[in-house]
Amino acid sequence: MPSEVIVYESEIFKALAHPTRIQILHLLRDGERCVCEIVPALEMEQPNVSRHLHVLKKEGILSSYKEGLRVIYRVNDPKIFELLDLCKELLKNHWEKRQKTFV
Amino acid sequence: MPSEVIVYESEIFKALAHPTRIQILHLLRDGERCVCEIVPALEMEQPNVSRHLHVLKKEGILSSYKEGLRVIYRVNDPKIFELLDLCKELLKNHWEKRQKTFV
DNA sequence: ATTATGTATGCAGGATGACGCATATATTAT
DNA sequence: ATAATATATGCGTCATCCTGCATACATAAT
Repeated sequence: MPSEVIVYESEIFKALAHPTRIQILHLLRDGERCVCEIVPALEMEQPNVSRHLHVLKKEGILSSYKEGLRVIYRVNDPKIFELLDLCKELLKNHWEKRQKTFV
Repeated sequence: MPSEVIVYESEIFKALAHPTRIQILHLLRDGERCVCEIVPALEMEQPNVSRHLHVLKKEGILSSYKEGLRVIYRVNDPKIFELLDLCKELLKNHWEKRQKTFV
């Protein structure tokens, strides 16, 4: 029986466990964006994007507000970018080690 | 079409997206452990634990070696713990903000 | 060779996730 | 009220994940 915190952690990671959702976070890195900007940037169908946004919002990673017809999404805590960056560093280390091993 | 790095990142997150696997990482935090130590600590069936270990190993997060009958697993890069810690901080921030909002 | 021990894997079930398509909802403009 | 626009949701389908059970595999002991 894992502690509750561990379950919540796993849910955060689950929310990040899709390329499209990571792309969305990168798009929101320099500020909030409305769905109508996110959809064309991802070259993906609008309902699909809407669901991915919902997943991130449900986990408290994003929040949104309406402005006329548009819905604008933004990142709640910039620390999420540290998480993404750290993950990339991890991959870099791993990749460099592999290179050393196989070359 | 997400970049390859983003796909790899999402795969790391997917590997972390299960409470049991996070528990395993915590167990390995102060050093390597054999499966026969991990199984009772998790109170979970051995084949199931074995598969979760496999997921983490496949993503390059763990590696293993044999010692007689036993298989010993260890974390490849301690940076993975920074990732877990950062995630917990994120949760903490989020939770504190909720408290402020709802109280 | 046989037996015992530790670990991994095959298979089947149910659960969950992602996507495409159509459509509902909300807001604005006419 | 009607039409147009932006976003969200319902539904069906296919794929993937998680688990339990049985069993295979590897190593060591007798």
